Amino acid sequence: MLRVVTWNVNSISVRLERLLALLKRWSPDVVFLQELKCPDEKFPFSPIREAGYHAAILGQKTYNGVAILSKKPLQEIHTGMGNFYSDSAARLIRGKLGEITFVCCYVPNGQEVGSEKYQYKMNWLQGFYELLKEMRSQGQDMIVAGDFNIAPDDRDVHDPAAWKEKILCSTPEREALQRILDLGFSDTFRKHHQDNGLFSWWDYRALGFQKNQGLRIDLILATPPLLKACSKSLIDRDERKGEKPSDHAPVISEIGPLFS
DNA sequence: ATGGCGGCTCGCAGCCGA
Repeated sequence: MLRVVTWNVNSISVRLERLLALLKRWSPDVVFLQELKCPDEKFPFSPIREAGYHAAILGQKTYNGVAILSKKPLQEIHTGMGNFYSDSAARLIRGKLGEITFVCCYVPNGQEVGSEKYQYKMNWLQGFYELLKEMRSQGQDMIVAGDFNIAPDDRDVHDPAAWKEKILCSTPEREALQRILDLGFSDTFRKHHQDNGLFSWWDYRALGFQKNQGLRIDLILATPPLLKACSKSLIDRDERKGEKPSDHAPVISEIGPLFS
């Protein structure tokens, strides 16, 4: 069985103790992290290695930053999108374990529909689509996980009327996500849960978590054989509680047994 | 209708996040 976790930590240095506790609690095989907010030279390799994990990272000072932690060392590690999009922000890292490719993404936020940052988000998503299309054309089995900064549909939004055509919920963003899904990816969480009101992010402000005013924007996508083998998916809501939580909760999916 | 919190910085105010 393969257990994978995606989590936007919102600063790995602030969240290190929580991360180490999460590694113990779930003993995941692969962990996708976003918003490290940490340059490579300050990444906490030692405590993570002591916890039993290798780390492939793409760091950046202050903003962004992604990593894939794994019990077995990742092979064929690549960062960014190559020729498909030239991004100065640290938002994408991938690698392989055996025949499975693992892609960790931190999609741009977009700030406001129609803004320059929104255009950047849409361009970024186009490049991401082209990259995944190329990888799919090679027949690779993949897990693509991370902070997509898109709520797939209105079930993933606490107040769909208030968010209608707003950032993270606009039709062009949702269509861009759908084009990616149409390459042959499925949302592993939705295989097991159909209800609304199940979120992975809650605003720090205005008691967002306490009132369950959130969004589901953190996704674990899988190609068909891995989706078929996905036996469980959940959001670790408890991780959003207590002192100094990230504003995102981890999402966990279990795949397997794979080759039985 | 607004801002609210939290993390960051050549910091003490302003940015970005979602």
